[in-house]
Amino acid sequence: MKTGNDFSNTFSVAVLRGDVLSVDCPAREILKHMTSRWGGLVLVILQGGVHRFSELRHKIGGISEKMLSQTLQRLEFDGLIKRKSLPVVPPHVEYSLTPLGEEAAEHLKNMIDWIETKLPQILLWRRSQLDTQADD
Amino acid sequence: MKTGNDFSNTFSVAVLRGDVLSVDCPAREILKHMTSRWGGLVLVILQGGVHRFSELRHKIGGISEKMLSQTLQRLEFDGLIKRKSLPVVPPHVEYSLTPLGEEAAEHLKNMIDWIETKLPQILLWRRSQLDTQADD
DNA sequence: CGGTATCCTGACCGATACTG
DNA sequence: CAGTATCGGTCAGGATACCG
Repeated sequence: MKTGNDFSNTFSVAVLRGDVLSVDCPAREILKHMTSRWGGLVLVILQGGVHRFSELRHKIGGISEKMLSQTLQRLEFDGLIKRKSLPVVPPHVEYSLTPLGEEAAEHLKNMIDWIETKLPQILLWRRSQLDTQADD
Repeated sequence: MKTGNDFSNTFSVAVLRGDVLSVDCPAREILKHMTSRWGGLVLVILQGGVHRFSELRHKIGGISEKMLSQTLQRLEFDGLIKRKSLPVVPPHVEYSLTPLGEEAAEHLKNMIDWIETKLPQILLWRRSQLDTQADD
């Protein structure tokens, strides 16, 4: 397996609570996985229930198989999603959220909902700034 | 000004609500800014009140001046933070959250708090997976 | 102090081809 | 169907030097 992932540098010390502001805290890594380009989208979609690989790929506009695979592996490694491979041919693999993943997805969903709601307002603000630039 | 930013492709059409799953929706861009490597951390720190450039730089472990500057500019452009430059010498610049930014920061904070809390559990799970691998 | 400009590297990511 | 392997391009982002 060599797709760019490297789980070897997982912390071995006991940690009571993470601190994202610290350079070396593994919490940064979790945050990175959850907020990576595709990570959040995958989690939010899985809130809708179990999905197969190809279902995820089609729901997420623009994702490549490679990145979907990589994203799923990282989130599985973090314990946020569960992979269930049915021993049939052709292969049938199902992805779902773990309890931990449900919580993670909920946070992401709230944020994404907020963004989608506020988008018009933000776009308006952006334009007004560009216009003001021109006025000066 | 040429630090890698390019705000020119801002959408001009009216949008009632964003859709992060669409390839071309600008909501993806906002999400990207908020969840970029440094964006979320800046927003959460600014929840604690007004900060100067150097204060932010010192609180966030590992950030470079360039990335802090770039991050601040993008978030300002999105209307999430406000930049106030005092006309004194030596320069004094204050960054704070806009009302919109407060909301954004709240979402991020919830998520980061959750991660920091669950970190031990996740780390444990990760290790158990690696151990199981060895057993097989 | 609060930035920019410039250069540069490696990680991210997409395209394609291939496999169990 | 559900991936992996490989290649190559783009771009985020770090280091350094410089400026108002």
